[in-house]
Formats: sequence, structure tokens, C-alpha cells
Amino acid sequence: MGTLNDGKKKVTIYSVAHEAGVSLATVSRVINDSSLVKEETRKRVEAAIVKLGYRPNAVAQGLALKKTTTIALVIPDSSFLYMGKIINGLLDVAKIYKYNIALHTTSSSISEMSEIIDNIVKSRADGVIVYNDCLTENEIAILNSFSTPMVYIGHKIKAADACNVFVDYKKALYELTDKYIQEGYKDIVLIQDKKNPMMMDELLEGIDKGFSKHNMKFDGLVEIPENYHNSYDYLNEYFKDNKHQLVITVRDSQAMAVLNACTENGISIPEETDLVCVMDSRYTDMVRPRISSFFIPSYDLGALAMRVMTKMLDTDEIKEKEYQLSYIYKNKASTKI
Amino acid sequence: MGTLNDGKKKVTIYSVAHEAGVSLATVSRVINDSSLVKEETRKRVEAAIVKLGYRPNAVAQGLALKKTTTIALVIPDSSFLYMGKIINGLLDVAKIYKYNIALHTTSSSISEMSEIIDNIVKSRADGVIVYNDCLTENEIAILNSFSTPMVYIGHKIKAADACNVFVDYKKALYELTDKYIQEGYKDIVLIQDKKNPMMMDELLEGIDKGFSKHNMKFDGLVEIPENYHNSYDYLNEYFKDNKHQLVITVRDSQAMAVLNACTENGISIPEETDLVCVMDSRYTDMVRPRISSFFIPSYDLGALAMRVMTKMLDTDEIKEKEYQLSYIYKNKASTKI
DNA sequence: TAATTTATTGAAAAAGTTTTCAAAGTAAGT
DNA sequence: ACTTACTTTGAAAACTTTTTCAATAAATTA
Repeated sequence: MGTLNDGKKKVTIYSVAHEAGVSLATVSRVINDSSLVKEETRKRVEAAIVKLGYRPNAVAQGLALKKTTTIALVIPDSSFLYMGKIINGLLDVAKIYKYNIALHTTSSSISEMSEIIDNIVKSRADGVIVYNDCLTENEIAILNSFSTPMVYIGHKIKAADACNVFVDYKKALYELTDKYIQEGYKDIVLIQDKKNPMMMDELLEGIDKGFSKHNMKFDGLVEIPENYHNSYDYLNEYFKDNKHQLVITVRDSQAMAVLNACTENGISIPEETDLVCVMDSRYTDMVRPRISSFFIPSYDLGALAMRVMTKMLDTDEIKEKEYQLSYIYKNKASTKI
Repeated sequence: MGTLNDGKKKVTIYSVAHEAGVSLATVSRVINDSSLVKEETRKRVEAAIVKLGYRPNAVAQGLALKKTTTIALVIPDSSFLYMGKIINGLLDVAKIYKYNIALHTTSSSISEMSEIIDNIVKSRADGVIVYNDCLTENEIAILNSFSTPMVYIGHKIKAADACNVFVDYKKALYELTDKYIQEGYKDIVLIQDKKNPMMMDELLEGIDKGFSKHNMKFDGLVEIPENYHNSYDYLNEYFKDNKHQLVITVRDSQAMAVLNACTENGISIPEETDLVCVMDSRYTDMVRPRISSFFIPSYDLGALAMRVMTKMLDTDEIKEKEYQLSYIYKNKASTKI
């Protein structure tokens, strides 16, 4: 077995106690910075600890204390590109509060979510942070039946009383639509991404609200058929026969696909068509023209979610349940207005 | 405390034993699919388990069995975009073998690595998988002094006897250089990325080998100064006064920066300059022209690393220590040859 | 000096599982 | 009916820590 100290004797709190000539209770107190141990004894124990290279066993601590200082992070396996900064934010804050992160990914199958929860329950994570971008209502229901402290991250979740760190995409899309309609644009189109049903609903609500404000009805969903594994292939066909005043996409990859498809069909952006990508990424600035997009504070979403989680674990109840972070619309070269 | 079963009585192996009228030893045997329990008893215990909603406590199991079924994954926090597929591969295989993944990230500071190891030792992870893209020699030395099973993933590592799943970038760059020199290209340039010192060394070795085969010496490092936080800004200046036959970059973002900088300075790609990006990504296919690149089997790197790890944990020794996966050069529109 | 308080320590129980060893029960063979 | 062998079960120890409670030692007060 490739165990920790091959060959060498395993060093536990007993070894340290023996080495220092004290009881294990005293060693435990030294480890945990308890104030009620004599300075001289502390020195002796600390010397024994470094001499033996003792490291407390977090598993045994977990058992004794009934907490693991581990947070489970549940994310959809497909969208890592968008997760990067969120995870960085999470981890930076987790480090400060000495929490570990256990990573779990969901695939599309329904059974999977209860399997993941099963796993998390078994591992006795102190809390769960869920990126809710691709969750179905079914999955959210499963998650809510679950009594470990939980924070949803990403966009607004409908479950009542859920702790939620999010960006208000509905408002973002409403404002965008409203602005364009005021400028006289009517032919607005949203490229549909099958993979984010909940997110999509939210975007649509925003657009609908914008249209109904001006007594119009939105009717511009462009759905990429299932059989196209590459959205560019479909869009290239699509823009042969279609042209719109404003095209909205969710992800950078789709925006780039639209850009290429339009360009190759002689539709110039932004002269003939405006293009907006909802979720910002570094790549939206790397193509020409740069693509207008909403800056989403991903790092902050992650960091705040983790901070909220530590608060939940410290105090029994928290006052605030909803933490809304603001997007920033970045008007770049792919749009005229 | 937001504990597991608020209000309700906590359900342990004792509760189940009591409910089923057996001893805890028997319940443990049922949980672990031991063959030596009577069919009828098993039924009774299983009924009790579902009735009470019992889930074994992995922490207690970890203590009793002296293993946590957790693998620590150490990655540099900066390069998540490249990590996505690797993590997916890792997690898919981890799921099969019922391992959990604990995520740790390194920042640039030296002290950090020993802090992370300290944390991993405490948490008693069964094994460690390290993405060694951005590691310094110092950090590798620290890691090697550490007796938990370890797999290095990404590129070839110099430490003797280390278990390593990698792509041979040196060979890739050698082949590329050789091919270009054979076609009469001499003015070859590599954009230097300060962030991956080890990786960079390997690429340079490959290029040097290609040059020395033809009795030439490589002298084409283009270093982006520290004070430019955006490589595009520097490259835009650079390509005002410089022009090369072949430009090689490590990452997609740099390739795109080169593409834009050249285009905006009237250097057309591929007519005047060939452009190759070493590490493939979906984005290299999304710009025009598409950028020639090496397809790196990231998912497989992750999956294989995890598989190797499970083998290491099963059997004391493994025969193979080095697992080399092959890249595929993808000749696209940014290159003439 | 004796009594009282305070500071420091240790013994033992508790956390929830696995596993060894012995005991009890059952079936088979004579 | 009586060994013998095998199947099934349970009691108890082990895993490594924290924490409570009681005991001892030291310091203070009367």
C-alpha cells in the first residue's frame, strides 16, 4: 500500500504525547492553540511535533468534530470555460477560511444528480455550492430536498428561500432590448442554446419584457437543430437566406460563429447587423470586430458564494439570502448603437 | 449548526442495527457486500437502511480503513481554460472508480506549494495528481520529497522515477521546425510566455534540435516584457518593425494576438507569415483564418492520469511509469506548408 | 499554616465505521 | 445420537482525534 510514511512508523498524536512526555489531551490542546497550557509544556510539545514531523489527521478530526471543512462544488461538466474564474474566486476565499473544495460534475442524465448528492452526503461535506446554469427544474427540486447548507451561484433561481449569488440576466436583456427598440430596431434575434434551459428562460423573459413595454411581441428565436454538432455549420446555412438587425448569442463561441457566418455570407458586422454576446470572455475581445458583450463578474461570483457559505457555517442563520452582482454592458465594435 | 439531519435523530450504523435487530458488524457486512450474510438477514438490514435513510459516514470509514478515496488535484490557478477538458477526463474516470477529487491551486509564491502539500497530507488524500505546466524546479523538488502516490500530468517531467502522463512537446516542436527548415524557412520566431518556464524549456529544446540538425542555431525568442499586461499591445508595436516567416505561439490567446497584430500592420497571414499555435483549443478554429495547431488530447491526459492513479492505489507497484500520448498536427489556414 | 482559589494536566468517553476472533447455529456424515 | 464441518452472527478492538470532568499542583488569601 502506498501509504503516507512507507516503512517509517506512523506518527500520531500518541507518538507526540509519548515523545513530549505528556498526555494526548495536552497535545491536542497545543495543536488547537488552546490558551490553557503552560508555556514550557507547549514548547516541549511543539519540539516533539517538529521532531516527528507530525501532521494532525483531518479525517479523525472530522470524525471527532463532526465537520470536514470541505465544501462540495457541483458544476456541469460541459462549461468549464465559463467556470474558470468562478472556481478561482471560490478557491481563493476557501483558502482564507481553510476550507477544501471537492469537485463534482453533473452530466445530463437525471439519475446522476441524486447519485452526486448521495456521494456528497456520504462524504459529509459541510456545505454545497451549485452552479445552476444547466440545472433542470427536476434537479433543483432534488437539491432542495437536501438539508446541507447550500448556495446557488450563477443566475437567479426560482426555489423559495434558497441562498443565491447571481447576476440578473433578465434585467440585462430587458435593458438591451429596450434600448434597441427605442432606436427603432425591431428585427431582433436570439440564438438558442439547448444546453442551458433555465438560463434561456431568464433571457427570454427579459427580451419579452422589453418587447411588451413597446407593445410588441418577440418572435425571434433561432434554434440550432440537434443534429448540428457544430453551430457554425447551421448558422452558415441560416445566414444565406436571413439577415437581422440585431443578433444576440449567449456564449462567445456562438458569437464567433455568427460573426464568421455573417462575414462569409457578405453580411457585414456592425454595418448591416449588430451582434451582442451575453456572456463576456477574453475571446470576445480577441476577434475583429471585438464583440459587444456583458461583463459578468465571474471571479466575484465565486468569491462571494464562498464567503456567504462560510458565514452560513459560522452562524446558524444568515439575514441576506440573495446577493445580486451587477453586470456591465461593454459596447464594442460589433454594434452600432 | 446546519448539520445533516436538522431536528431528526442522526442515523448511524447503530440505528440500522437496532432497527433490523442485528449487530453493527452485520450491517457493516451488508453495506460492503460481504458474501457471508444470510439472504434473509440481508433483506431485513436493507429494509432498515432504506426505512431510516441511512448513508454510511465516509469520514468514519476513512478512519477505519485508513483511506479516503480522495485524490488531490493540484493545478495552477491561472490556466483554467486549458484545464477544462483535463478535469473532465479526470472526473469521468474518478466517478467510475468511486474516487472524489479535492481541488488545490497554486499561486506563484514559493511558500505556497509546501502549504498545499501540508494541507494534502493533513487531509490524507490517497493520491495526488499534479498538472505540472507552471511548476518551478524548486516546487517539483518539494513535491518529490513527498511519499503519497503521485502522477504528473501535462508535459514530460525531469524528476527520475516519477509517474508521468504527458505529451512530448519537444518532439512536436522538433518536427515542426525540421519541416519548416527543410522547406527553406529560416526566420522562425517563438513568442515567449513567462508563465510556463518548464514548458518553455521543452519547446526550446525541440526547436534547438531542429535547428542544429541543419547546422543552424535558433535565435528567435520574442519575449513579451513584464510591463505589458496584454500581449496584444506589445505585439502590435512589435510587428510594426518586424516580420517573420514563421511565428510560433504557445496559447490560443497569443496566436490570436499575433493574428490581429499582423493583420493590423498589413502583414497578411498566411501569405507573408505562417502562424502556428502549439496548444490547440476550440478558439483556434473560430477565428479566420483558422490557426494551425497541435491537437492535444487533454481529455485523455486527464482520464489516463486518473486511471494510472487508481492502478497505483490498487497494486503496490506499477510497471509503466511513463505514458506518452500523441499530438496531431493540424494544418489549417494560417500556414502555407 | 490552613484554606481557598486558580492554573495545568490526564483519564476516559465519544465520534462512526471495519475487522478479527470466537461463539452459536445448522447441516451432514457415521 | 454424536462428531465434524460449515455458515452465520456478535463482542470487542482498532482507527485518531476532541472534549469533559476530575485530579493535582501552584498560588493566593486569611
